[in-house]
Formats: sequence, C-alpha cells, structure tokens
Amino acid sequence: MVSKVTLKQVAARASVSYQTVSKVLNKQTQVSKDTEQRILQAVHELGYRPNQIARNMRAKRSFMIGYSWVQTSPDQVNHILDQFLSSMVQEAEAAGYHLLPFPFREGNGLVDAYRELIDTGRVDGFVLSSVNYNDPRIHFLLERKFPFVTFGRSNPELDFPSVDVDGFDGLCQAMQYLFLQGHRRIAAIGWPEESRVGNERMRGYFESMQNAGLEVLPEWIERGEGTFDFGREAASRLLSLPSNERPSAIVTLNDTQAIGALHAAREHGMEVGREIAIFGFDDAPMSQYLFPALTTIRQPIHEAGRKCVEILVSLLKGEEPAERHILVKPKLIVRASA
Amino acid sequence: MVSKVTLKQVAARASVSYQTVSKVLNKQTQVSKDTEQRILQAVHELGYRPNQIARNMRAKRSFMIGYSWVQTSPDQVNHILDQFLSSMVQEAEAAGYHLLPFPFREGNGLVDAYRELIDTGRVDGFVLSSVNYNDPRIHFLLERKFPFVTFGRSNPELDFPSVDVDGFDGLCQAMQYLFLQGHRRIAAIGWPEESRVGNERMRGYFESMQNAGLEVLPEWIERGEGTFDFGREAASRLLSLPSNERPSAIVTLNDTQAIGALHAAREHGMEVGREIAIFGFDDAPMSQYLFPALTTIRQPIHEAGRKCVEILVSLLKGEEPAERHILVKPKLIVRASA
DNA sequence: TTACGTTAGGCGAACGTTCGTCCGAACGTT
DNA sequence: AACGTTCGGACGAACGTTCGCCTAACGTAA
Repeated sequence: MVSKVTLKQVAARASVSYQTVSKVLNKQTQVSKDTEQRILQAVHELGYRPNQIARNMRAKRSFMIGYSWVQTSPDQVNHILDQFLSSMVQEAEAAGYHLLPFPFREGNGLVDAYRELIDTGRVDGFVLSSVNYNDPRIHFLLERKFPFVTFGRSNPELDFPSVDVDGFDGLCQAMQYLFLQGHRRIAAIGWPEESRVGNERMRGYFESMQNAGLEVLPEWIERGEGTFDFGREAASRLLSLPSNERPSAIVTLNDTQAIGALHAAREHGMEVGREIAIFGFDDAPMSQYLFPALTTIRQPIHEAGRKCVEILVSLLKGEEPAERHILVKPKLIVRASA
Repeated sequence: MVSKVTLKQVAARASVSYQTVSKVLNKQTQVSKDTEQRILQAVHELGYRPNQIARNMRAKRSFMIGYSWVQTSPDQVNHILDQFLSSMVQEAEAAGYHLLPFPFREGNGLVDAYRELIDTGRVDGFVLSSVNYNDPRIHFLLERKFPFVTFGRSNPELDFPSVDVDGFDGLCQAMQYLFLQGHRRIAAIGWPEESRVGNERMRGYFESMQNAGLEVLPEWIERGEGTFDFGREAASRLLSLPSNERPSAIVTLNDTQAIGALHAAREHGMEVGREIAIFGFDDAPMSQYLFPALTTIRQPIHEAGRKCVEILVSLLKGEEPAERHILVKPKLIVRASA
C-alpha cells in the first residue's frame, strides 16, 4: 500500500509552505502564475488528492447522508432499493456527499441508531423512507433540529421537507382508465387503516368513484396486508359475490396483492383481462412477464431518490430548498390484465 | 442542533485532563476508582460520544468499506441487492465498519472511482461484485496492494480472497433432481462464453450429463443473454426440434430466462411441469407466484454478504482470514415447473 | 536517611486540513 | 526620501482524538 501523499510533500516539492498549496488548490489567494504552476505540477506529479477525513474534521462535517431501509423478508423483496439507492448515491456524489447505509432496527432501538450516528458525527443529515403516521424518527429529528428529508409523508401537522409519490393520483389514473374501458363495478383491495400510504391511494379510489357518480358497495372494500395470500383471499371473496354484486374490475395497492388476485381468478376459472380486470401498483420487475402481463402503476423511483438528496443537500448548505414538498406523479403501465 | 460534546467538556466537568478521559474510556491506564467514577458519570451526564471523524483521522483509517454494484435496467432488477447489502451492512457494523456505496461507472472510469476513494482516504477496503475474467479492478487493487474481497471468482491464476456461490454445485443439484424425475434428454440455456459465472454453472450441466452417461446433442446448448427474450427464443427453438431430439427438460441459468422459456412452452401449447420441465436459477422474488411456480436454485446471499465482510475485516485487522476462498452451496427449491 | 519502584494522571505532540493574521518586498505617490 | 498600498506567501492555530513520555507523590526497603 503506497503511502498517502499529503500537502506537505507537495509543498516540499514546490518549495512553498504547505498552507500555500492548500490555498492554491482552493483558489483562495492571489499567487504568482509561476508558483501556481510549480504547485500544480507538483500536485500532478505526486498524484496528490486531499484527505477527506482531515478535510471533514476541519470542516466539522462528515459529508455523509444516513439512510436505512426495512429489510424485507426473502420472498417479499424490495425491488425498489436498487433504483432508489442508485439515484441517491449518484445525486449525492455530484454534491460531494456520500451515503451511509445503516442497519434498520425495529422497535425502540430504531431511534437509537439515528442518535448514535448524529452524536458520533458520522452523518450530516438523513433520508427517511417507510415513514408512517407518528413516526418516532421524525419527532426525534425535529426535536434535535437535525436535517432530514422523508420519502413519504407523515402527519400533516408536522412541518418537514418531504418527497412522495402521488398515490392518490396513481389510483385516479387507474380508475380513469377502467372507466374508459367501460367498468362501473370496481372493487378495491387495500391496506390496513394505519397505513398512511394505503389511505392516500384508497382516497383516489373513493373520490374517483364518487366523481363518476358510482356507488361503492361495502363488500367491495377489502383491507389487509400487501401480500400474495391476502390478495388471493380477498379477490376470492370478491369473485364469490352474487353475480349482480360481483365487481368487473379489482384495483389493488401493490403488485403482490394483484398477483394473488390473478391466482384467485384462475381458481375461479375466470380469464383475467376479459372476464375480470385486475390492476396492480408498483410495476414489480416480474409483473410484465406474468400471465396475463399485469397492468399497473409505476412509481418514478429514480426521480424521487434524486429529489430527496437534492433537497437534503440544499438544506445542508444552509439554503432554503426550492421546494419543500415534492409530489411526483406515477405512471400508468397498460398491459393485459386490465 | 445541539453542539457536540467533546472530550474537553467531559474533562472539565470531571476536573481532569481531557487525555485522561480518553484513557479511561479506552481502558489504557490505571486510574483511581474515584476519578474513574467521576469521569464515567460526566460522560453519562453529558451524553458524550467520541467523534468518529477525529478518531479516524488519528487512526489514519476510515473504517469504511467501499461497495459498488452495476445498476440494472429498470425491468431487470437486482433483487439480490437488498439482502446482500443488508447482510454486509450488518456484519460491518458489528466490526465497527460502515459501508460506502458509490456509483458504478462503466468503461475506463470504473477503476478511477476506486482509485479516487483510495487516494482520498475514504475507504479501507472494497467488496467487489459482478467480477468476471480479467476484471480491471482486480488487477488495479492487487497492484496497489489494497485490501479487497470479491463476491464471485475471476482468473484462477490470480490470488486474492473471494466468496462465491457454487454454481457448479447448483446445476449438479438441478440435474440430479431431473434425473430422479426420469429425465434423460435435458437441454441447457446458458450465457455467453465470456461469462465466468455462466461457464461454472454450465460445467455442472456437462459433467452431470457425462457422469450419467448421457449424450448431449449440440442443438441442446443455447447461449445468449440472461434475458426474457433470449430465454423465450432459445426455448422456442428447443421445443421445435423433431420429437426424437426434443428435450424433456430445460435448465436455464437464471429465472428471467426460465420465465421466457415458460412463455415459449405456453406458445407451443405445452403444459410446463408435465410435458416439459423448466428449471430456473436465482429464485427471484416473483418466481414462486408464476404459473406454474418455478422450480429453481436459491443462492445463500445473506451468508455470502456476511462472509465477504468477515474476510475483509480480518484482512483489515492485519490478520490472516480463517478462509481465503469460500464457496457457499446454493439450495434446491422444488416447485411446480420441474 | 537515602535510594528506588510504583501509581495516578498531566502534558506535548501528531494525524492532514483550512482559515485568519502577519510580514516583507515591490510599487507608486507626495 | 519618506510614506501608504498592494501583492505574494509564510506562519500559527485549530478541529477532536490517541499515544507516549514525564512527573509528583507515595510507599518500601536498605
């Protein structure tokens, strides 16, 4: 391992003081063309690169952004992480920052992990994802006045910068599409009432139905986990309704539920896309390869990741970010299932 | 933002020199029970946590491990990243390290990103994934004598620590299973010859066939990208062979190819699992929900991630790692497609 | 009494930066 | 010739640690 090149070594070679080298590199002071050349050449010859740790120490900043995500179970994979992380890392690097991923701990230890990173000076800010109502991390960070941005919204009365995908709009798009296809009896498979994201999306369903002057039967609303099993059970119940109450289309809140619904339809001997329409949400990687290929809503994850970091970085620079609340619109992906 | 607590503040409160506080916290020197108590109490009262940047500066180490992954296309998602990253982060944290993810750049800039992180002292070591033959990163890091571990193997003549999933064994397991099911005519959809990983897996196919005393028709070997489209095309060709040459089973090198093959079989009006067996590799998240559910090979990603970091950390401590080359065995997942 | 070992803890230095101040020389002005 | 002004660059200091050396006080044995 080659020993690291420092300012002093460059200075020695250029016959100046090491502080002068620093100034030249940071374009701080006027210096004669001649010595500037000597210094730049020495820098080049030695391959000098400033030591970031020393720099950070001096600046009393870490130039790191903390990020933690919930580790999903092996069969419920986080297919978004790749894109989200990539976009954040890229945007962060462009601003001279790096990402610090740290283990997500459930329960009380959760906030401790954040506190630890703050107190040891390892990060300058956080990006929070998987936020929900009354997220303890939000309260903690607000109280400590520590910079952060959330991906996803939380309690409306709390004020903090956030980026979110407009789930309401996503469901409106889905509903609009279904209306155009002639559907009037549309059921919804949702998430539990505690889910902020779920409620937002469901609002798109309810308002769309109302605006279209359509009645929503209570039997049409299913709420449960975003799993294959729940999707299958719920869809099975819906498809077992008497023919005059049976929906002609089902919207779900994620692709996994939708796939469960696909299976239920098959079990009921129904052809999806013709006899029953099924709508997903997420555009999971494999959804395009299902039978039939899933019609769904794609979230602009790349953009969301970029925006999160963009806002956080301007916060860290002490600027007021251009936008404090960003809502990105998801995109309708029409395939064969609806 | 509360101002950070430093050693000096603790020292002032405990009426000792700040260096003594440091020593007590690092259990370096003997100190009277009395002052030790005073110091610990002051630490507790002020909530002192050592500043990591200063610590790293002093130690001339960053306690960071660099990791970069190839950003996949939006529809070819890296479903492994979540698990791999989580396991590395967790193992790293246990050893006092953190992960530094950085953007992967194709082409010549690739090595530059690594060089930059080394020269600026940001990382102490790397974990490399997606390695192939003659990987420029490996040559570069070997030459610089910079610590690293690869996930995946490369040229056998190069000596460096690595962790890999035994793809050879994976295919042997698949073949063994197919033999037990009575299959004798087994085709393979592989990757291009340049793929080290692909060749390793294919070797499992060839050796299994040979050991079973079975002939391999040249038409049975397809090589191409690990995509849905190639899987479909290749399978379509295989299924169009005259009935005396047509395989009764097809092994593929990843689930995406296998899904393509599933579609091809459907297009040929064949029932997968009964008329034709199709084998995947990877156990992608959705594979369990396909029609029919995909029989495949699951890689122990979590274990691999842990091992990578474990080896690297012991390297960084200057120890000789217990094992320099780890080969973890994948697991057969029997479902309905074979 | 002197000599010496042990213990508790102070102190200076260093890691590699950046920042602010200071100083000498060159220059132009009255 | 004496005086400001400007420019080029040196220099000390500090960020928060850790490490090694030093010393004062005490106890013990000759």
